[in-house]
Amino acid sequence: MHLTVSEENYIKAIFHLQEADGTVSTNQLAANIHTKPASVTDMLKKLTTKRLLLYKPYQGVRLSSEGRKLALEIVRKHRLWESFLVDKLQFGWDEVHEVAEELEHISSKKLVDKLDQFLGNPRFDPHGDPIPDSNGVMVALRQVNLLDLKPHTKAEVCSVGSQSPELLELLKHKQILIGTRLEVQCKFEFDHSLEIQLEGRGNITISQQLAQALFVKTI
Amino acid sequence: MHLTVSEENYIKAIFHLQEADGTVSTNQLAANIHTKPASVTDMLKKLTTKRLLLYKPYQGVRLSSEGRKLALEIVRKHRLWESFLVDKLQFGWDEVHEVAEELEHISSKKLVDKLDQFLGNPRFDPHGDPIPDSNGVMVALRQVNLLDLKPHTKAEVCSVGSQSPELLELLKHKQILIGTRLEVQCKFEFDHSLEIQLEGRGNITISQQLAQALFVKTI
DNA sequence: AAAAATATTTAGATTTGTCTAAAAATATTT
DNA sequence: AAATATTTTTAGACAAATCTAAATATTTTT
Repeated sequence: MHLTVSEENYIKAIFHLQEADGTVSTNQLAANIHTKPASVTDMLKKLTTKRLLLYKPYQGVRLSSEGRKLALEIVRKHRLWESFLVDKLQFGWDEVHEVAEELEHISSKKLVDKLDQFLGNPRFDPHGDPIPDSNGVMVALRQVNLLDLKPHTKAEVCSVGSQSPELLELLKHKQILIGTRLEVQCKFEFDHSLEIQLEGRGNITISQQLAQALFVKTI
Repeated sequence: MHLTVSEENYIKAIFHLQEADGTVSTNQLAANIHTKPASVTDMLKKLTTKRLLLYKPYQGVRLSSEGRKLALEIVRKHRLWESFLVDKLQFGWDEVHEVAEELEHISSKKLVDKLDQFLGNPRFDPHGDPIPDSNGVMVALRQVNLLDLKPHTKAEVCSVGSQSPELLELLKHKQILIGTRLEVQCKFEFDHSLEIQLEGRGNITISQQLAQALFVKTI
């Protein structure tokens, strides 16, 4: 089954959006892919005839098992290339996303598996996200949003919710990186801000917006 | 200047075809790119308005200096990726061409330069072809076609004229690889075949067609 | 130098992925 | 539950890259 770059981008977007609710709306997809709802409808019809989607007009869409398999292949490639860029080519973990968006569409299966081996079969990419293996099996990400972390639990930052330059600028300023250890001290109802303790440093305040963009795993 | 994959393929094909005569015909291009002459004409007009070509209807086409610069960037990427595949991922030198045809269209300039550095700034790819540097400077290939090699001159195979499976099968059978050393013993006018001595092995006969596909450098 | 052969371009159609504008379905509010 | 708002789909258009068939240039042959 050969897919165009466009088709692959739809499959990947549906995969990521359906994580949450299981079914994805036309408008959600259009916003995510930076295209118009009318274009989305056309593509959904096409991918449905290719048996990659389960789609009822007006009822939203999910991936078929075949579609999910292809999505996992794309995610695998994306995360392996990100690992390559950071570990081998010395890119910063905050500058690899765009390049990996291009590299993930290279089709050679052999290339992906050799790359995996060359990198030492990593299980997580530089952002802390799990990498599916060559059979499409991906370990569950046992990471939790910082907003949901119980107070007085030690945890470690393991991924960020977006790659926006604004977010990365703020993290740099606060010196928060993947691996930074912290503990929530208290939460404020008024603005949903958190006071957290950074290991080895003092207490700082984190806004709701920032906490929402940070994922941690307990240690 | 952003080019589509299709446009890049035309630029690259013209670059390779014009090596010889300096000007490329519509039919030559159509055959090379596996497309029809009418499609070529359309694309030539488009690339001409982008100032990448010097093109007079019915008179053939050449690259402008801007076009040549872009061609060298594509060739650089192609050959660096081939080097990566062979040197780092343990691909055979005979199985990298197709994958590199895809990788050469990845646009990040930073990626290319980091890859170059990671590979140790190689000057030649696994087929013995020179790799342009980041300024688009490529050393002249001082290699000669085996047909033109003077008898009783020691030389070393450094590249092949095509990647066709048929050619590669024959080379495998005769155990001729990049780096194989040889010396022409005599040439036969009748069928233009050659008798050559393989270093450390005996004499073998090479057909005109095979000799034409082999490039060597004297040692 | 005419005729024939070949090469190239033009004209018009097709596919893919997108768009805008309008129609239809669904959801929300009063 | 009717009216209103929102979401989604349909209808028709467009640009890119290709094709076939026909027309036009150029080259080669006689």
